[in-house]
Parts: sequence; C-alpha cells; structure tokens
Amino acid sequence: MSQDEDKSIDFIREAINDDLKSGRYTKVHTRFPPEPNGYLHIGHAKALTISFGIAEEYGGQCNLRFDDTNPAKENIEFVNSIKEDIHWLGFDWEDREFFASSYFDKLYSWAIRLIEKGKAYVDDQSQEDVKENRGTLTESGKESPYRNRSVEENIDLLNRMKNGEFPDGSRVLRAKIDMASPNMNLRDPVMYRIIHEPPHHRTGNKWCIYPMYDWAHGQNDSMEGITHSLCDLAYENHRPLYEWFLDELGEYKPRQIEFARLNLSFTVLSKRKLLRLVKEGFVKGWDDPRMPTLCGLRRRGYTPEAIKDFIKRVGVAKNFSIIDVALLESAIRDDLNLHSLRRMAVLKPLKVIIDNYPEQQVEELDAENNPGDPEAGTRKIPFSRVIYIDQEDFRETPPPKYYRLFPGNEVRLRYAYYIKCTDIVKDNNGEVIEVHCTYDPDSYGGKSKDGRKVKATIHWLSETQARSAEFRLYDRLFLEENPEDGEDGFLSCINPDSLTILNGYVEPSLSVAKAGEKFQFERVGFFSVDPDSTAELPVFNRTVSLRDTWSKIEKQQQNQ
RNA sequence: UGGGAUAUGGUGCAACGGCAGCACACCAGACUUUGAAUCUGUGGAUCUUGGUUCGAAUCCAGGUAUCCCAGCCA
Repeated sequence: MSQDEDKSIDFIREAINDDLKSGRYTKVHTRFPPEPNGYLHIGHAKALTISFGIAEEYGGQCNLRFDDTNPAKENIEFVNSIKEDIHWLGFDWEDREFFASSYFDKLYSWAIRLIEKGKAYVDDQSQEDVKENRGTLTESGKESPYRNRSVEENIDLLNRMKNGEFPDGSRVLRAKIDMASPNMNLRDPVMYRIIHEPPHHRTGNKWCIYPMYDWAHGQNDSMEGITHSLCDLAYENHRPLYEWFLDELGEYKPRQIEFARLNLSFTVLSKRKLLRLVKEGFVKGWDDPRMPTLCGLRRRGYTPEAIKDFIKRVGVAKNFSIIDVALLESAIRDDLNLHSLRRMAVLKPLKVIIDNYPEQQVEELDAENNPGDPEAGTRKIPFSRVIYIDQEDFRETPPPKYYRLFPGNEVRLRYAYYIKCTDIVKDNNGEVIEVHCTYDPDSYGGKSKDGRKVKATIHWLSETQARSAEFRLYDRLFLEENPEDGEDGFLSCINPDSLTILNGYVEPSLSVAKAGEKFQFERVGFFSVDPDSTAELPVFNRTVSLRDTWSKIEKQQQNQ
C-alpha cells in the first residue's frame, strides 16, 4: 500500500481502507470492463487509471474484462485496439484477460436458479407493451400478465429462447422484483433478450439470447472474485439491482463504488458524437490528432506519463465536473519540457541575407540538445550567409515592446551571432521577401565580446542545409467551452481552423526522424513525428505550443 | 413532495467540529543565449435560510441549483 505523500486520499481509497480494516474484504481485486464497441478515449484513461492504479497500490490485481454482451455492436478490432491502448498507458492484466461471453453458460445456469426461486419469468409482451407497462418516473408500472407463469413453463420457454425457436424481440427473461419501485431499474428489469444476428465475435451462433448489462456485470464481477467494482456515477441507480441479483443468488458480492466520469472543456467524449466526427469527415479518423481518443492523443504526441499525470491532477470525486483542457496541456508540457530534445525549425520561412558574411563559408556551431539537461549533450548545426528565420520574428514596423528583428535592431541568432537589420526587399505586393543584415564576427556562439545585450534571441536555419518539412498545427476542435451541450450543438461550433498545415524547414538531422519521436522546436512548441512522414518529407504534428507571453502582450495592445 | 447523487476562488481537488489549502488558469516581478523553462509574489471561494455549538465548509432542518434513471444499450 502506498503511504500517500500528501495524506489526503480520495473517497474510494478511503472506502477500501475501511473494507480492509473491517475485514469485509481481505485483498483488493478490481476490473476494467470496456465494451469492445469503440476506441478508448481520455475519459476511459481515468477509469482505467483508477482501477489498475488502485489494484497496483494495494498489491492487488486488476482484470481486463470485455463486456461483450451485445453482438450487434461489438467486434474483435475494438478488442485489439483497446488492449493496445491499455498497454500503451503502461498497465498490464497479465493472464487475466476475460470476456463476459466466456461466462454465458454459467450465467445461464444462474438464471435457471433464479427462475426456480420464482424470481425470474419469461415475458411474452411486445416491446411496446413492456415500455407502456413500465410506468413513468412518477407513476408506478403494471405487472405483466405473464409474470406468474410456472417455474416449469419459464424454464421450458427460456430453453427454447436459447435454442433459437423464437424470433428477435418476441420474448425476454425478466427479474421479478417490483413494478412499483421508485427506482426504474427495479421494475422487473430484462435479463435476456433474443438476438439471432449478427453472430457474436467470439461465440458465433451458439447463443440466440444475450444477457443485458445488469444481468452480466455483477455476476461476472462475482465469478471473478472482484472486491471493488469501480464505475461511473451513471450506475449508481443500478447498484440496488447489482446487489439484488447477487443476494437472491446467494453468491459472493463485490462492492460497487461510483465516481464522476471525466469531462473536458472544448472536447466531446460521448461515443455517439465522436463517431459522427469520424463518419461525417470532420476529422480524418479515430486517430486524428485532434481526437480525444488515446490513439489520437498518441499520434498527437502525448505521452502515457503525461496522461497519467493529468489523471492524477484531476483527482477522484463524485461531483459532476468539466476539467479545463489547459490542465491536460500543462501536463504534457511538463513532461515534454523535461524529456524532449531541442531542435530548430522554421515554420513560415523568411529569407535573411547576412551581407558581411563570407559567401562560401559554412561554420558548424555547437547547440545544446536540452539546456535543462546537460546529459542530453550537444549537436552541430551549420551556419552560412543565407538563412531562414520565422516570419513572426520580423516586423517592418514593430509594435511597442517588440524585441525581435526590425530595421535598425540587433538580435541574437540562437547559438550563432548577433545580427542587425540593415535593409529589406519587397515584392510587387509590398510583402517583405528578403531581409538584409550584418553580423558581428565578435559574437560567435551568441556571446558578444563587449558584453552588450540584445533583447531577443531568435531561431534560424541555414538555407542550403535546411530540409523541407510539413508542420501540422492543431488547435482545439470546438469553439465552445462545452460542446456536449445539446445534440447537434457540437457540430455547429466546430473550429474551422483546428488544423493548419505549413511547409517550412527543419535541421538536417531531422529528415531521418522516426514516427513518434518528439522534439521541442525552440520558441515554437512540442512536435511529434507523424507516421505520414516520408524520406523526402518528414511530417511533424504540433502536440502543444509553448506558452506565448508575447502573443498575450500583443493581443492586449490590440484590445486597447 | 417520484427515486438516487452532488454543491468550496475562473476550473478541478483537499480540509472529516478548531487559522479554508493545493494544482491549473489569471495578474505582477526576478532571471534568461527559447518572450519557454525556473523562481518570487498578488488577488480572488465554502449554494441559500434557519438551528445546534465557545467555535460550523464540516452536524441538524427547510429551500434552491445541477447531474443520473422511464433501451430488449453499456
């Protein structure tokens, strides 16, 4: 067990501590139970980190169990992607990979047991009638006319349902509880429904009946000896049913504890909405770097460490909450700042000619790979007469407090020399296309001999050695802080500029960077190499920009 | 009077009858060969009304707001 550095622990760990102390349970065994009907996203990362993390902390175990009780929605590809994503985050279930479908036989025998106890019955009502007779939130329901069939008839009917004698929707098995219960989940909930097609991805056509969530989840938890079944607040209303089944069966009963799911500002997390983003082409796929899916975040350049750190910062509670995406960005910046190598890249090139620098000369200058980490070493970067700088680092007429290059001003080229702007060349449209400078030979390496200071240091690339590269700059997908509001609202607040593609240059060494490698482009942001990269054209995804104080200052100036 | 849950700075999370604290965000400054990072500092919160108590974010009662529940989805 971890003795938390900070003594405060969340309510789940508190409950587990109580259970261990009281002897209600003698170990901790959790489970992560995804339905294989979609990709894992950042919200799942929270659930997963809680269940796997708590098991780890208490020296217990966490099972991976696929909740595959509905063949209409599930398939093996999702099973595989889910496993990949969990492993990527750094969690492992060892040999405890389970499927709800593996328990179908045993579950069936438990259903028979309930029927024999008179606690379950086959209902022949149509779907409409079942709905009609369930009542409303304020009115109690009506009992089914089939509610009091004999045990023998119920068993016979269920058996024939299982054998495929009846069409989809014609009958269901229901628990006999209380049609007047104020908790809708207790108004004779459906246990089995008939589904002939499609075949189940694991059991094929063996089964024609499939258990509902409520008639599978708790039972599977029990069968696996789970002690703490941690889930979403949405299942709070299901807990009485979870316990009713196990009590009636007389089986071992885990404790279900619910916590608030993760919501993120400027993000949608509901499966339906994510699906529409993909299907309707607002993004390029489930792993589009703008998606909150784990595969999307991975491609964007997020690290497992940052995601886990983020989840830790979010905390665990029962309040409905919406986390500021800035917290996620802060977590990835912290991680990448510590670990990523620095490189120079020019996203929007502007040509600078250093008139007093010898025409054919090329110098190899030393540059640190990570100023914060001397162990990261240094590299050589070529310098010559013609270089590229970023357009944002030059202004013909500088606004107040602009320290970068402008006519008459001197700046430092990172790791190289001081240069002073002497002249500019414009094209027919009046756009500056060339900047002329002189350099101070006594400022080699960026240190002036006379000790004079310059306010700005800018990044650059030597024209001849620079390699072309594509930069994909991602911004938030939605303009509204809470795009989940409303059904279609999220589509109307899509950010038209969520992706900007720029063609610029990078240091020569980066042309061989491998997909997934991460760098900080100095003064620009953190980038990760995209799998779309080719030998001719490396592609860099911007994971997150650096904090940009200047743009804030400039914005303030414009607002005045 | 359907049932269940939750209310603490802008956003989250703590404080478990005894000085309301932490992170992110915001703001100011120091430092800086990244206007980054780092460091220092400022401001700002207990849903509401009553009650219990020497003392209430915490306990009690009422009110209000928000979330979940009427799938043969999970």
